[in-house]
Amino acid sequence: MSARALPYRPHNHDACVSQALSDARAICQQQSARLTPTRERVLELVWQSHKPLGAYDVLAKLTAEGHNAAPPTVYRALDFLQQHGLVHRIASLNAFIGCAHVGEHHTGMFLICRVCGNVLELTDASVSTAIRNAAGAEVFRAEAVTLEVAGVCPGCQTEPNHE
Amino acid sequence: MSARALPYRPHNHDACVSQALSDARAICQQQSARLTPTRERVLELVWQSHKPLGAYDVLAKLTAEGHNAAPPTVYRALDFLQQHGLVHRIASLNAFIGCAHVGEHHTGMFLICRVCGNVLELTDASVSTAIRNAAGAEVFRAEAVTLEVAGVCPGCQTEPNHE
DNA sequence: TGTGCAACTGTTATAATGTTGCACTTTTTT
DNA sequence: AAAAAAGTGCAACATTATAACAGTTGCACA
Ligand SMILES: [Zn+2]
Ligand SMILES: [Zn+2]
Ligand SMILES: [Zn+2]
Ligand SMILES: [Zn+2]
Repeated sequence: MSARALPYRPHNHDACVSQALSDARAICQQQSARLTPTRERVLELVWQSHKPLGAYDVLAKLTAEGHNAAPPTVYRALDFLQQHGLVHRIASLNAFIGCAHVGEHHTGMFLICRVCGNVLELTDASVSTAIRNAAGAEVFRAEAVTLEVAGVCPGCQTEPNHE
Repeated sequence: MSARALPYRPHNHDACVSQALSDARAICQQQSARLTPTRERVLELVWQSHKPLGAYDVLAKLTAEGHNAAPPTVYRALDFLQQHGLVHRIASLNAFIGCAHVGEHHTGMFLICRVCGNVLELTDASVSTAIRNAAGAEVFRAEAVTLEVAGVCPGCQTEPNHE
């Protein structure tokens, strides 16, 4: 898995998308999971940018392109994608974003820019270790970590209205 | 601020509640904020246990005791309490819980037991530091951290149906 | 090649969570 | 006392998510 583009830096985002789709096909093949057309399309829509997309935003895009979709269509696809580690749900935003580390066993940490809306997913061993230790000190068996940091990204610290 | 009881250990929970209320009165006085009867009652309801309470659960309790409340009543009270650091919102549960560290400047870390539903709020310097460093390495200006760990508490690791 | 099962999809309805806007009351300030 | 600010009640509405059930498709296997 090669280095990823930074969300808030100009980059060839089509490369992000096609990489994500090809990763997804590989993962699903390997897990004998069916990446059906609807699921693949939802994944592609979620990857349209590095900004999290709400389930109803996905729904609107599907509807706009003639797909006869209802909320369960979208939520089911998103559930599937989450279960196979292809997208993450950002709890503080009720929105979904493509996973930038598919395949790697990871605990995502999300840096959410409140100005431009872009989200960077990180993996940081010292953060994971510290969390694991803190939970362990309370004899708590940790299973899932939600770690979301809201703030301002490098681009927006200098250019206030970065899009 | 004295040591807190562990949520999942039997304890005199009335002490938790009265401590929370007296802390809240002190904080509000100090900040010239008005802890009105509705706000105080909502805080007390949220503190009824160490399990997070949904806004509509609070609403139902208010209604049950004859208070003529609507959703905005509850959300406004909860907003006020959050702004003054008296309750936290648990994003992964859409629910609210009393803050166990009022007054201390802290970044809460929540250990959420998926069996009994109790939540323990921790503060851990090495976790905060690791998160701050990881964000700093990306030149990201962190403003708010959401850190919620789902898993199984010590009590529920041995007694499966702990209530 | 069919045939049965499991997974997937479409559709309708509904639940759960959260917000807006406005009129009115209470408290604080001047 | 008058004006301003903060708080409350209320109705309507917006957003997010799920339940239930019928129909369809893909796939293993006789
Ligand atoms: Zn990109
Ligand atoms: Zn930004
Ligand atoms: Zn207690
Ligand atoms: Zn427990």
